[in-house]
Amino acid sequence: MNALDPETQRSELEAIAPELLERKEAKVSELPPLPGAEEGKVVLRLAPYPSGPLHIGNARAFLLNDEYAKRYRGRLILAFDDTIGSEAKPILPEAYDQIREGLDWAGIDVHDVVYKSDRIPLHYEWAEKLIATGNTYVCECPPERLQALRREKKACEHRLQEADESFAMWRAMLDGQYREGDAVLRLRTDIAHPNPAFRDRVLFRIAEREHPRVGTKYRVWPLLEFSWAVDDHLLGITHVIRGKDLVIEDMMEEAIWDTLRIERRPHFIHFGILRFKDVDLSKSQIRVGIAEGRLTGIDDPRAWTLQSLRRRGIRPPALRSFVLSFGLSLTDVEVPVESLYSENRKLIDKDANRYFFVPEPVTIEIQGLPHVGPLRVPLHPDFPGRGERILPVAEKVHVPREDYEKLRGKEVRLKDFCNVVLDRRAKFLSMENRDIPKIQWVAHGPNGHVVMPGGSESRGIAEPAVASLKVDDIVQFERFGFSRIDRVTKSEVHAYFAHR
RNA sequence: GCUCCCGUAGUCUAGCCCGGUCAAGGAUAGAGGCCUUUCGAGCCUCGGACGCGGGUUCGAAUCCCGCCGGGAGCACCA
Repeated sequence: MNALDPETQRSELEAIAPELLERKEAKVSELPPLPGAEEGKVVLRLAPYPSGPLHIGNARAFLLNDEYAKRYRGRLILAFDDTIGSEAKPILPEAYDQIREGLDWAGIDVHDVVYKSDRIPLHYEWAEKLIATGNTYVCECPPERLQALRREKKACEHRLQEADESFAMWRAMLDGQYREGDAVLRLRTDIAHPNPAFRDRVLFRIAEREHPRVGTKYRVWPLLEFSWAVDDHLLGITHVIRGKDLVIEDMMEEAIWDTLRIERRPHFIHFGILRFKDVDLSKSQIRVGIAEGRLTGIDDPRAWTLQSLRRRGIRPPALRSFVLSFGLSLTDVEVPVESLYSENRKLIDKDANRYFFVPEPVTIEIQGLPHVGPLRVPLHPDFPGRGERILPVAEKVHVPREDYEKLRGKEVRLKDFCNVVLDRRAKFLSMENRDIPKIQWVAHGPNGHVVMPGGSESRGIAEPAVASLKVDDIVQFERFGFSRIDRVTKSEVHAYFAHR
């Protein structure tokens, strides 16, 4: 059969068992092709602003870009979008490395790294080309006046400037004759444009703040639209895949290219807004939370950074298939994180060995327990060949408080051990496996601390075998959930909870 | 308010461009069953959707119009 070519195999199979074919075709749907994309010639970019580490909400942007770069064997440029920013969103020097660390973990192939803050002279050069076209002007209106006039579709007196006058004022901006806020360079688009956001947008402004990489070398900084109009062209970007909150930036880039008569332009592709149920995402909140001590660090599970996902034992491919499953849809989506967990569960279930962890232990004493030696239990019920762990037995054992309270007085089975009537003094019933509620238990073992997604810590006792686990091991604490081992000594184990 | 975008089951998504093969596929969540010394995994079964109203057409989830609903943008942030 295998000697036949695939076509023949297929038609043979179709005749014998057509239902097998149908199943094969029901695989995951692929992302749509990129318009005008040629194998080997696609150049994409990632443009993070270094105000903090990447979090799960940023994942759509970098995973889509990476996925397409891989698919077309193209190049992906990491371009730190580190223009001066705003006072509300300062650049964090350590964020550069945190972002790279996150991308690295997520399996993003970065082919080149550039910094916007290194390219300011280029932007000046192109600004002057743009000024020479006569389609810009230096505006001295204070921000409130600028906005008010924009709302009323009215031009200010600066709009009448000739190119050489603009040029002189632009030099004055660069030379420090204007203070922060006193002058901006604006593009003359259409002061009555139906979209108020598009009326003579600002291209450059003055910021006297110090930049973490280039200090006070520059005082005139480009805004995102202008810097990208220049850099998308210069870097030879073929496709810009960005969120739909940035659509107006497309229009601005187009307008700048039009006036500059630039022909080589990328395609713009957008995706909808991604939100998570019951999860608040904000880089600045992460920063504030850490500063105020409410979060333990950038990998605090409440921060939802890539670092925090790593620490919990979320695997990068799970994140990828989860995020890519939303495709390129323009629809705004709000998804439960459970979908991510289910994706991760598929990946880790077969690897995660099983152990007992008893949170909030209650001690019970088994009355009438016959003599039994230590129990040998498989590390994984589906793979008996993988090995066994040894569970010491005693008359006094610990069980989870929650189960104790719920099942007190009832017949329960201490899993892999024996059946009792659950109470402080528990009556031994039998050894045989019966179909009654089963709970985990522990005679003695290391203290366990499991950091939960909400930031709290679940404390209890783990079985002895847990003390010989290694950092980064992902285990399933039976009936408790999957967790990643974070730190372990003979007497203590610290873990991070992944999900059930 | 203005500009743009979106509307398939609880949630996410395929299909929509090029109308019939869609009595709408998949995933996840849910219900039930089997298996299993976990409330995990696996296997099987079930319920569940084309926002509304018109129009075009032999035929519309797919095309057209209107309405309704949701979102984003309207920064000298990115």
